[in-house]
Amino acid sequence: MAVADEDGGASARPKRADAVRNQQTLLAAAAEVFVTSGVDAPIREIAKRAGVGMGTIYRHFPTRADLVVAVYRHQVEACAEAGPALLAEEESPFTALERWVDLFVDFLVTKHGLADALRSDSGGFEALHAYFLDRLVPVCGQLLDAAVGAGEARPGIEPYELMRGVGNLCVGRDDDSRYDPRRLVDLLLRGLRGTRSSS
Amino acid sequence: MAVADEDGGASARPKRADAVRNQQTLLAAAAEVFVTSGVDAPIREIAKRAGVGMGTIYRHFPTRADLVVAVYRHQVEACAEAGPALLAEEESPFTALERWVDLFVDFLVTKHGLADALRSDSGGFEALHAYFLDRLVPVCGQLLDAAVGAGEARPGIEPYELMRGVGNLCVGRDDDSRYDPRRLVDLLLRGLRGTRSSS
DNA sequence: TCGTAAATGGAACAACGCTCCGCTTCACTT
DNA sequence: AAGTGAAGCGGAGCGTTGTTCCATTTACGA
Repeated sequence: MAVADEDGGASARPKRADAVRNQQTLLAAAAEVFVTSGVDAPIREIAKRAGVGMGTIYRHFPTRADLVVAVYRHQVEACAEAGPALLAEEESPFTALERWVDLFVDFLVTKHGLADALRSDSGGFEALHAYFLDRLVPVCGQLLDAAVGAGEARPGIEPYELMRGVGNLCVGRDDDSRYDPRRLVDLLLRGLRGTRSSS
Repeated sequence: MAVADEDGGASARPKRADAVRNQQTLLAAAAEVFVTSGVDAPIREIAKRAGVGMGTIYRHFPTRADLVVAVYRHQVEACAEAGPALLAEEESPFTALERWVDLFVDFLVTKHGLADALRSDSGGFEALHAYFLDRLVPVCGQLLDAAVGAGEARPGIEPYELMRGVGNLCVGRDDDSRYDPRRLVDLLLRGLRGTRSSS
């Protein structure tokens, strides 16, 4: 749900099925490549990963910013939907939270690259950021409440605080192998769990 | 004075004369190109403008950041030295201030590009920024005081404030022809001069 | 004046962005 | 089911840029 048709509204002509399929494939492939190679990854690489030609990418996303924004929205949606799913399938709410944060970090890599790719249209960026908060903070809160409720996490932390903290840990790294944000985030979560004996 | 030899200290071997000449030429040429084409200007273009080969640039400045930083320092120095010089050669202190601000805006183009080219080494950037303030604020103050003293500018504005204002007017433009910071700066200075009749 | 090491220039290679067009595949009509 | 128009696709090819490398030139000390 929620993702609907990604279309402006009533489409004059329904898009061809293969086109829609390719668009989804591209979004997924681009997301993967962005994580490993950054948002400046060569178009060829994304095309190869998706198993399509470069022309297809340019057809769907004329500029790099278009592609990054699309991936961004796609990721926000996936992240939001993954929250309840993880909560349902995981035994421990805290483990669900951990896995969700991991997805969230993947997403942040794209998000930070976005700021670079979009410095021209800063208005549109603000809008996306607002959308991002509206959509994700409640999900994070749901996971956090569950973990706190199960006695697996210390209370007193707001969802926005946690997301902001994780986000800040992920800034500033640029193909710098000396700094791995994920390790720091891991520490942060370990702290959130607190001393196990306290429960 | 002040520029000294740009060298770490006692050089074991004096550099060859043509090498230092070329280095100066490159600094000047790069500064010009940065203003017109941004800090991402092709190396070839800078080389051509300086009348040297590309190899020469890579010899003096292995990475683009090295070049940008060198230009940055060079510009700070030039700006600082230009202050008193303009004050001496111009009839009106306010005109001197105007011309100085114009140089300052040129310099800001480089400065802003610097932030992008240096996102990795943010520590070094802070150091440069401090150097920049220490060196330039007094010069700006000197010009400002002169203009105020001559009754050509309203009092009550601190040098740091003025520089900050001009600096802020110059952010955010990226080959966007709709926004010309220089026009805005001109307005700001017009406001600083105030109503001519007040003197 | 002469030898040598520093310095130079630009050809050459690699990687990338973007365009363009012949071919493929879909969706709709009859 | 078969035909048909066009939407969609792939990737070769062109232009641009970063970076290296080395034959040649040039400055400086002896």
